[in-house]
Amino acid sequence: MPRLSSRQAEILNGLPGRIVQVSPRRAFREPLELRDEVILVRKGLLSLYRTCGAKRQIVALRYAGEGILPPALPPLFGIQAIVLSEVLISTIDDFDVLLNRHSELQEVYRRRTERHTSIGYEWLVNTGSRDAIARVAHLLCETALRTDAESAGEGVTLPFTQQHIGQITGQSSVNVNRMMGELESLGLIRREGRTVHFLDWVELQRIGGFQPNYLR
Amino acid sequence: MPRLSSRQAEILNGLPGRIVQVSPRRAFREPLELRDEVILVRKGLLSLYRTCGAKRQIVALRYAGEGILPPALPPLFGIQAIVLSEVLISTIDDFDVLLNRHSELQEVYRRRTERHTSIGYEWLVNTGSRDAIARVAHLLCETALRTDAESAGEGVTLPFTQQHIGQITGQSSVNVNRMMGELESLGLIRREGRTVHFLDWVELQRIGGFQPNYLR
DNA sequence: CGGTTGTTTGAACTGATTCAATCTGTGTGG
DNA sequence: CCACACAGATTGAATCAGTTCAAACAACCG
Repeated sequence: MPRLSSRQAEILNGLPGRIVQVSPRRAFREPLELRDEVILVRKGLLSLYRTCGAKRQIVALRYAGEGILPPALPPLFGIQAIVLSEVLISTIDDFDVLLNRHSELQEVYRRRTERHTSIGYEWLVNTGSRDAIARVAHLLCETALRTDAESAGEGVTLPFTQQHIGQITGQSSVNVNRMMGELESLGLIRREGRTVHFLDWVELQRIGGFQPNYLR
Repeated sequence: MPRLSSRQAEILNGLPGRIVQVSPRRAFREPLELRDEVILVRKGLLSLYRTCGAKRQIVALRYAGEGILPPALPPLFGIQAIVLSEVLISTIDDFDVLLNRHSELQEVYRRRTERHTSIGYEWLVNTGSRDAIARVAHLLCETALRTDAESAGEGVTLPFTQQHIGQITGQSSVNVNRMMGELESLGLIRREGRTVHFLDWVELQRIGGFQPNYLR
């Protein structure tokens, strides 16, 4: 999967800014908070969310190596860590300087953006067109590939609580629990705490309508 | 709403390419079709869709003045017109030339992209967190503003069939029909064929959880 | 006129929510 | 070390929102 090359990672590490620990307990940035900062995730996992009445919908995830650029206007989404994370906070100006100095980064940045919209479309298909078990299966597949490709055959420790999964896939945590149970009783996965072993990766993909090409 | 200034529109009209009529009857571009073209909508309305088994999910709309850039890899979405449309088809190279020549366009382009992701997030909230009537109400509000702001107080002729609305909001066309009927019997809208008159714009927004700021 | 596409309505069914209770593991302070 | 609090996982039962199927109806077009 499109990880950064070590060279590109090195360049990005040259970005001036401060390192901040982000706790999953509370929102890191509230919606509508004006902020002129570039956020790069170094470790962990951030969620972009929107609240809608009492409900919360997670609209995007940012894994280690990914980033969040500031919108021109105050963003409508908030940011909250899924797990304890470490981010680099820089300014849009410093980021632009880096982007202009290293033209290869522009290409990387462009493809990243494209990938994120592609994932966004996939999530829309998920919440809009698939039933509950497919949605959960799909997220499991996506998570396996986005965390660590090599572990896909083995087992993945989910960063999510079942409530997170509900907020991503648009259903109640209770139902997520039942769907996980059903996937297990179908023999597609085995669970040990929050770790998921994939017993039938092919069938799990089929159930979830998961076709990895959208991740590129 | 962010229409192009007449000057910017003029620049874009200078983009070399061919004009094509797009019929809503059949797909204009199938998913996975490799194509190295920039599409600018001159008249009408296009949908980007993904199919998922028998179902179709519309993941984005492109109104007149908006465009579709080619992804680096073959796109997973297809393109189909909602109504009879007219598009300008150009190449990514010609588009880049234009973008480099007129730096103001870059800013426009950037804001467009930002707006589209913002709308994508809102659609995720819609399909993931709102109930059926809210989803329909929300789409009505959005459509009123995206088609013609001035007509919002008056009435809007929807470009959509009820099936389209179902494919956008993730529900069956039968249920869309019932929700439209309910909105009407609640006295929020009045329908004449496909034209919708807004009798209580404020309450309609409230029902739909619609806050126009995401459209910028 | 017939064919096609879209809208409307009813009835039966089912998937998912909600509410509530229980259970488990983990961390904290006494 | 135990008691307690807390967050998350699990389960059951009742309810409800939305789907599906089927049929009728309306509008439009060649």
